Amino acid sequence: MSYNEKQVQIMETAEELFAMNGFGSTSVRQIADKAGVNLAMISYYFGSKEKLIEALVDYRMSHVRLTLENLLKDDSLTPLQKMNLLVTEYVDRIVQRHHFYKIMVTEHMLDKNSEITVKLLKMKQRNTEVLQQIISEGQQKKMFRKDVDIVMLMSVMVGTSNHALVNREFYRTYHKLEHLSEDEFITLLKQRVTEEIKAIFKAQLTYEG
Amino acid sequence: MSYNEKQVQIMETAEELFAMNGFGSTSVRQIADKAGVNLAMISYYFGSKEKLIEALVDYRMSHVRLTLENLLKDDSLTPLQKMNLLVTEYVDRIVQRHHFYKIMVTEHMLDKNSEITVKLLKMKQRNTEVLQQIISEGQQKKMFRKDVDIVMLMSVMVGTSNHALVNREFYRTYHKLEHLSEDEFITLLKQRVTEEIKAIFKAQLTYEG
DNA sequence: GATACAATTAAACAACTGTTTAATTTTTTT
DNA sequence: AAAAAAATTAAACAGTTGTTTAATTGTATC
Repeated sequence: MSYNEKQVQIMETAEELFAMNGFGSTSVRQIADKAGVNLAMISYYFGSKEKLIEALVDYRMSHVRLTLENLLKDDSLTPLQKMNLLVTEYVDRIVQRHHFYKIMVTEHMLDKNSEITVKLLKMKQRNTEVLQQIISEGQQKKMFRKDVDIVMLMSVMVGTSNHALVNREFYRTYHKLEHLSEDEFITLLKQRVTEEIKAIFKAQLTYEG
Repeated sequence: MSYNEKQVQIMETAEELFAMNGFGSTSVRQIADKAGVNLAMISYYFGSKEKLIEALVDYRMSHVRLTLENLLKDDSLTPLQKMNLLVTEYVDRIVQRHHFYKIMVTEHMLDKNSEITVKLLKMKQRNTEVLQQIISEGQQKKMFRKDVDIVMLMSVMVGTSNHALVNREFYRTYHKLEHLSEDEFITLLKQRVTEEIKAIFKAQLTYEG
């Protein structure tokens, strides 16, 4: 599916509002007003509010797919280097698309069996397969341990980075980093989160190092 | 503040619905119906929907405060033992009160400067102080490293355990644990998450071991 | 048993909800 | 330039929203 300029504008405005106020607390009129389009255009283009968020999910997920899978087929990299690359890419991505990932986290927590839950599950399965592949390679090359809980490692990576991002203002205050610009601070935080997860992965995957 | 039976019933029903459908997508009529009380009773007791969720937060937070702080003053425990105890207590708590912690996670992510954000910040500050105290003790006794990022460690613990809980069905399917009862499975998951975080803490805090 | 206060109710309130309609304008195709 | 298709609009739709009202019932206090 490809979207024209106005459709993208609506989706990105909705993304921001959903992330800031929650899906249920955001009205289509708010979206229309902020996006500067007529109210009826949302139904015209997307059909409904529910289908709008589904379109947003498709729109954001379509760009993700190819990035990693090709990068990780690189034969010149060791399994651990691939894991490190994966962590860097993931943290970069959720920082860059923090609005979108906020929405994903909230939707993930709701019990309803929506279209979005299905799309999320598919993405998780793809990501797990990539991870599985790297780890299997590391195990074959006797570099990684045999008893690795992949899903748990994903919880560490996804959970830690999400929380660190949501908790960023607390981090900033606690470490007295107010003198940094927003960009400088985010760069620093990103780096520290990445290093933290890499360290955990190394300790858990390899025979200590 | 103390609440009568009916007030508690309303708060706990609201808690379940907020966690399952989100705050914005839950109507006061749904809450009244499910709780078996008249619609007007919610305004009568709490004033508004917003104040209802604030009351819920107070209600749930009031029970938490004392548990840890006393346990951790125990002189017969080493700093590492205290950290392990803290992890166990935390994971236990969010599993037992998973509805409530779902709500906290979602509220934490919203940009609005609500009463709840303030309450959450205060709780975080108290928790950080407790953690700070244990770690300082470990550093004085030369058992813990000097360069420890407390806030990052909290992100690891909070983020990982939240995500593991939300992701539990994926974990169950991936590890083919469908034959376990819900209780058995949750007990297993809880144990694994606890062990995972303990291992990370040990590796990051001590001089390897 | 009267008085005062708390609890409960159904009904009403105005504002807002997502979505549709039907008319009009703009753009594209022929 | 005519015809067809797409985009845009203001207005209306019926249903839901959170909250309040005013009347009634229940329960203590004197």
